[in-house]
Amino acid sequence: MKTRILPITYFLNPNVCDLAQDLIGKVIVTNFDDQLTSGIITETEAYCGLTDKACHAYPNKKTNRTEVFYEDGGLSYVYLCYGIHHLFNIITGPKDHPQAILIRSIQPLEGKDIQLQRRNNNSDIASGPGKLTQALGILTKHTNKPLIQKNNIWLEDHALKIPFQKTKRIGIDYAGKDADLLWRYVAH
DNA sequence: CCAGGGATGGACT
DNA sequence: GTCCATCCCTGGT
Repeated sequence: MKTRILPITYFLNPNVCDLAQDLIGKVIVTNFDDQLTSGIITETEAYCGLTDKACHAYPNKKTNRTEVFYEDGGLSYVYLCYGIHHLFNIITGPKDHPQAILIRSIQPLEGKDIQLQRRNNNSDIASGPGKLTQALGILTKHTNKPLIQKNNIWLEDHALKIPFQKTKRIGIDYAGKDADLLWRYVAH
């Protein structure tokens, strides 16, 4: 099987919804302290800062937290949700296009034993945005970093084709009609 | 400094 | 599917 590391330029695609769909079946890899773990991406959500009330950078809002949205795509954006859960996003699009893709679940691939251990032996390893970051060892300190091997988090294309469906995004009822956008992509 | 809030997860029906 | 405890971070003061 042919495997390639996704280059940073992959994330410059200005269409965040297209990119979020293309990421289904791609592989996210982390390597912290020689502990290699990876998983096949099975669920993503797209967020657009210009038009989308659910996005942290809406409406084109610039604060310390959202600064990274205005950089070139290919950076990590990790934030703490409910004071507990570290959620992993990829900033996408060219500079000054505030867009991001939330990775919501993975199917563990490499280092499954390590992932299980990080999840305190909970067998439900990575079916949720907070669970997969725990399984992969991703913390808020890993935010604002280019997604390359040197920084211990990167993405690969394993030439997998996985069918998916489009649904409403989760947990954003406050976003009004934007909560109805079909910007969540879930592998069958 | 501090009030407000949240891109969850687990328990439950 | 619904309910709600959770607790750190954010950003405005």
